[in-house]
Amino acid sequence: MRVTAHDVAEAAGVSRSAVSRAFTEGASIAPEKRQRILSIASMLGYQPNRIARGLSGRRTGLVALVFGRVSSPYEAWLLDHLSQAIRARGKWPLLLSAFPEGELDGALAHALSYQVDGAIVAAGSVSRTLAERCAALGAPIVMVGRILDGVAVDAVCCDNALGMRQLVELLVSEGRHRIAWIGGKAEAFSNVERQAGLLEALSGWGLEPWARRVADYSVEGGMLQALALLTADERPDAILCGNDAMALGAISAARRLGLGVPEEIAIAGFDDIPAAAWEPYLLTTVCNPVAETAAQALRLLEQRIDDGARPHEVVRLTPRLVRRRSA
Amino acid sequence: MRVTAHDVAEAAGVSRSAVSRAFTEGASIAPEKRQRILSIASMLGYQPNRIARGLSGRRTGLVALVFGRVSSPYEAWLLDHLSQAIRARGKWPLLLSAFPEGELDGALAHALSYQVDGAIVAAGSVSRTLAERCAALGAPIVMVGRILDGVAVDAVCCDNALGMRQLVELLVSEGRHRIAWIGGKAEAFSNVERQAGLLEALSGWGLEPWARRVADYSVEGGMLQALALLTADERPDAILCGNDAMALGAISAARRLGLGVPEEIAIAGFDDIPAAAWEPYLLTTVCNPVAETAAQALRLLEQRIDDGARPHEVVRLTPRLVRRRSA
DNA sequence: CTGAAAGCGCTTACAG
DNA sequence: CTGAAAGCGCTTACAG
Repeated sequence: MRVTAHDVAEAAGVSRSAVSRAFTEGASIAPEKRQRILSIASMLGYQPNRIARGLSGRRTGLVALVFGRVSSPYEAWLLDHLSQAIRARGKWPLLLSAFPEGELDGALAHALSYQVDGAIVAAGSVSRTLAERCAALGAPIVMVGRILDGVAVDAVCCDNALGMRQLVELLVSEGRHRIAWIGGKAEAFSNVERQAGLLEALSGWGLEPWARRVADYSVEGGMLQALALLTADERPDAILCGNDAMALGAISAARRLGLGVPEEIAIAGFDDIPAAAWEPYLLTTVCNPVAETAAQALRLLEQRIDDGARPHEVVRLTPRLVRRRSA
Repeated sequence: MRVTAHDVAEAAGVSRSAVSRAFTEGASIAPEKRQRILSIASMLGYQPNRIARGLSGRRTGLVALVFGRVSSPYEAWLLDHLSQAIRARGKWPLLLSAFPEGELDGALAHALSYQVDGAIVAAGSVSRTLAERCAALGAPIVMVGRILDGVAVDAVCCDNALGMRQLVELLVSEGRHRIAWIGGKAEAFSNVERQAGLLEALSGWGLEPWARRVADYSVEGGMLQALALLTADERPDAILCGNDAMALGAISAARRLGLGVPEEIAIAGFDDIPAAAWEPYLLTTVCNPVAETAAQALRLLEQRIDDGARPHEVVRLTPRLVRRRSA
C-alpha cells in the first residue's frame, strides 16, 4: 500500500541502507547512485516515513508551538510568522493551543510524547522543572514574549519598557500630563513589564498615572474601562493601553461620548496589529516586531538544538514608535 | 534518559506487553493490574511514545490542518475553533500553513509522511488524485468552506447562496436597487458561490448588479474598490462585499468621502468576524457558523476514519443574517 | 488474562 | 562507498 524504502531498494537493485543514505544529507554514497535512487523513488512516489525516521533516533522535524487562543489579532499575526519561519527551515509546527488555563505543563509534556525537536512557547509560563525535562529529552524550549527569572531558558521579547518610554515621551511632549493606564491580564508577563515601564517612564517626568484600570486585552474590555475613565469627574487627557486591541476599544468609547481623539483625549496602544492602521482608528502605538521575533526565536531554537550546553540567551527586540492620529 | 515501557515493566514486575495493554483502551488486562501499572508509570513519568505507537501500526493522533495565511480574521477564528475541536478529541493539529500558492498537493503529500490520521483542508483546492491517495493511506480528507465537484470528498460549507439571498432581500426590502458587488479572490470557492448567489438573488428581483469589482478579501482592497465605486458618476446605493474584511474597508471608504452609512450607502459583508461588531463599523453581515463548521468537520473526519467506505457527505450549514447598522 | 516474539519503516555503527 | 544486522519503542497476533 504505502511505498517503503524496501520497494525502492528492490526497484533500484540496491540495499535499503543505500536508499536511506540517498535521503540523508551528507551520508557517504556515490553521487550518481544517489541520483538514480532519488529519481526512482520519486517515480514510485516514495517519501521516507518521518515517523519511522523519528523513531530510529533522528529528529522528527516537529516543533511544538504553544499558544493560548490564536484568534486574537496579535496572536494570529505572531502565529503566522512563526509557522512560516518553522516551515522555511523544513520543520513542521505542531500546534498546541487553547489548553485549559494553567495546564501548560501537562500539555507540553504530552507534546513531548511526539518527540518534538523543540518548543516555542508564546503563552503561559513554563515551570523550571518542565524546561529542564524538555532540555534533557533534547527538546529545548524558546520562550517568546516572556522571560523567566532564574530559569535558564532562551527567550526573545520586545523591550517593553523602552516602548512605554517612547509613548510617554510622545504624550508628555504634547503637553499631556493626566495619563491614565488600562492594563491587560494582571499576571501576563507583557502586562507586568509594560506597566512597570509606564510607571518608571512617568516618574522620570515627575508624574504618576492619572488612574489605573484593568481589562483583559480585548477590544470590549478596553472599551468598558475607557468609558469608566472618561465619564469620571476628572477626566484624563490621555489613555495608554496595554495592547492595541484595548486601545481600539478605548477609541470607540471616546467616540461614543463625543470626545475628540486626539484633541480631547489621546489614546495609544502597544503592538501595532494590522487593525491599528485601519482608517476609523489610525492608532498611535509601538511596533512589536513580529517578523524579527519569529526569526530570532527560530535562531535560538536551532542553536540550542545544535548545542545544548551553550549559554542561555535573551534577545530584547527594539520596539518602534508608530505615530498615527490617535495621539 | 527517556522512560520507556521497558522501565515500567521492570518496576512493576510485568511484561512490556502488559504495560502496552494498560495504556490501550479496551485491551484485555486485569483491571487491578492495569491500575498498578498506570500508577507506577505516572510515578516514573512514563508516557507512551506516540511516535513509536504510530510506527507500530496504530494511529498517530495527528490531524493535518491545511490553511493559507492564518492571520486574516476569519481564518484565525476558524483555526481557533478547529484546533480546539481537534484537541477535544484527543488528537493534535499539525499546522500546514502559508505554503506557496498552488503547492497544496506537495505540502499535503509531505504531511502524509507524518502518517497523519487525516487532514482538514481549509485552503486551496485538493486534486482528485491526492484525495484518493490520502484515502488509500488511511488519512482521509475533509474540506472546509469548499466543495469539489466530481471528487468524492467529505465537505462542510456554509450555504453561500442562501446567505446572499438573505442580504439581497434585506437590501431590496429597504428600497435599495443599485446594488454593487465587490468580489474576493476570483478563483476562491467561497467567492464563486457568493457571486453566483448574488446574481441569482438579484435576478429574482429583476435586478442586476449595479457594478462589479474585485479585490483580494483584504480591508485595504475593499477600501480601494469602494472608493472607486463611490466616486463614479452614478453611485450605487448599496455595496455587498464577498467577505467582512472588505466590507470594513468599504465603510472606511464611505466615511472618507463623507457619505452616511447606511443613509447614503448601505454596506454589508459575509462571515460575521469579531471586528464586524466593533463600534465604528457595526457591520450588517451574515454569520458563517464557525463553531458548527469545526464540529461538523471533525465529525465527518472521524466517521470517515472509522469507515472509509461510507458514502461521502456534504454538509451545508445555514448562515444567519446579522443586522447591525451598516445596512 | 498473560508473556515471548515478530514486526512497523527507518538509521547507523560495523565490517568489508 | 556498500550491505547485513541491530536497534529505535511500541503493538498485536499467537500460544498458553
